[in-house]
Amino acid sequence: MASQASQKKVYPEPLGSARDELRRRVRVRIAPSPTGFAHVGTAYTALFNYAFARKNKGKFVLRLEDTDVKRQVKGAEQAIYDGLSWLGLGWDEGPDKGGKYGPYRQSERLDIYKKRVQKLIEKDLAYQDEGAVKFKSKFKSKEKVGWNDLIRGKIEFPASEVGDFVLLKSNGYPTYNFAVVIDDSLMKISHVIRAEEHISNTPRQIVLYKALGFDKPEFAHFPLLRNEDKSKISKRKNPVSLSWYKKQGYLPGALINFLCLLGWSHPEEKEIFDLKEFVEKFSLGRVRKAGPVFNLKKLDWMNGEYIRKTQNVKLKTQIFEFFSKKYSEEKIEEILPLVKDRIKTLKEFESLAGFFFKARKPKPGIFEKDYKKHIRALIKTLENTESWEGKNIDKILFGLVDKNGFHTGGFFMNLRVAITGSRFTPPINESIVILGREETISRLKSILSN
RNA sequence: GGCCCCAUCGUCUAGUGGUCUAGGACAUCGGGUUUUCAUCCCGAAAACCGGGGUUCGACUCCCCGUGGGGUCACCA
Repeated sequence: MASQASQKKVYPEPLGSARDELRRRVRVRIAPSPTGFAHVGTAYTALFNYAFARKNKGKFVLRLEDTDVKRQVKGAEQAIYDGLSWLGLGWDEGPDKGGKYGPYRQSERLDIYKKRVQKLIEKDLAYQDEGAVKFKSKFKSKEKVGWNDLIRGKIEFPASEVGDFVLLKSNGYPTYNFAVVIDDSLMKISHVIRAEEHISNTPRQIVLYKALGFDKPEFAHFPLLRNEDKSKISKRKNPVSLSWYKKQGYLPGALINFLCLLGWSHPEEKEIFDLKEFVEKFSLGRVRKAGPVFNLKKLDWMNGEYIRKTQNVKLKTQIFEFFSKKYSEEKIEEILPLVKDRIKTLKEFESLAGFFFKARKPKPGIFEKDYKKHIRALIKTLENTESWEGKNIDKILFGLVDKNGFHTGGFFMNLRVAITGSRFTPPINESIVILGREETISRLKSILSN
C-alpha cells in the first residue's frame, strides 16, 4: 500500500552512479572450501550474495576453493550442493552447472595461476623462495591501501602491513589470497560480499589486483555470526552443520527467515517473510556492522510459526519424508490437526504423536487418584458404545463423568495417561477417535492387568 | 602485542539531530481461553558502555577511553 515515495527511510545504496551500475553487470559469488560439512556460515554468506544477485538481476556464482590438499574431505562438495539446494539458494554457475568462466574448481585452474605468477616474476613483482613463489611488496613508508566498503564505509590499512606473502605454494597450488584475486577477476565478479573476517585480507588482495593489472571489485563485509561469548561461531559452541538443522526437523524456509534477521532487518520491521520477499527488500544499506549472537531460541519459535502456516497436505508429506516413510501418510494426515499447534519441529511429531503408532506404558505414579475406578467405568461404557465418532465420544465421556460424579480433570487425565503414557498430549477425545475402539479398549485393559 | 572492525533491553533488532518518558520480535514473568500440553488473546519487567566535545538540542555527528571481536600460515 505504501508508495515508494512515502517510504521516508530510503537508504542510499552506495553503488556508485546508476550508469556505473549499468556498465558493470552484477556478478557475485560464494567460495566455500570443501573441507567438511556444509556450514551455516556458508549458507549465511550465500543468502546475502543470492539476494544481492537476484535483486540486481545479476549472476550468482559458486566456486570451490579446494586448494588445501590436506584438508580435503570426500563428500564435502556434495554436502555444500545439498545444503544450499535444501535452502533454496540456487546458483547460476558452478562446478556442477558449468558456465563460461569455468572451471569453477580451483584445483582445475592450476595452470592459470602458474601463468599469472610467471608474469609477476617477469615484472619483478614476485620471486622464488624455498620452492614457493612470494609476492614482493614495495611500498613507501606512509602509503595507505584501502577501499570504500559498501557496508562499512572507508577502510584503510598502512601499506606496510602488506608484507611479502606466498602466492604459489611449493606443491604448485595457489594460496587463498592469490587464487581469490585471479578468479574473482577472471570470473568478472563485480561485488565481493563476504564476512568481516576477510577485512584484513583485503589489503593484500587489493595490492594484487593492481599488480596483476585488474580492476578491483566492490567490497562489502557483513558481520560474523557469533557464539554466546561473542567469539566467531564455531562447531564447539553451536550446531553449525546444515544437515543438523534438517535432521532436527527445521523447515528450510524457517532457517532462511531466521538467518535473514541476523544482521539485517526488514524495512517494515516484519519478522516472518520468505526468500522472495527478502530479495525484494534486500539492500546492503540495512546490513548491520555488529556481529549477531547466534541464538536458536528464536528459530524454534519461527519454525513453529512456519509449521502452523504450512498447508496440511504439504506438512503431511514433509513429516512422511522426514521419518523416512515410516508412518503412513493417511495416518499422519488424520493426526496432523491435533498436533500442528503443538510441535515446533518436524521431529517433535514423533514424541507427541508416537503413541498413535505404538503403545507407551505409563510410568507408575503419573496417574491421578481413582484411576482404576475411572478406567473400569470407561471400559464398561466404551464396550457398549457403537458409534465411534467425535461428537458421540464427547457425549459419552461427559455423561460418564456426570453420572458417577467423577472429578472432570482427574478423569480425563487418567484416560489420557492410560492411552498415551503421558500427561502432555494432543486432545484426548479426538485421539481415541483416531485410535479406534478396539485399540482404545485394549490399552485401557492393559492398565488394569498390570 | 601490531593492524583493522564493532558497541541500543538476556538475545535478534528499529532508530541516520528534535516525533525517544527509546519502538518491535524471541525468551522470561503474570493474567484470560482450555479436560493436559500447546495455539490464541491481554499485560509486565527489561537497553542507548563511560567521559569529553560540536549543537539551541544528541541514541543519533567528532575525539578519547573502556569493552568485545577479527586477523597477523606454503588454512581458507
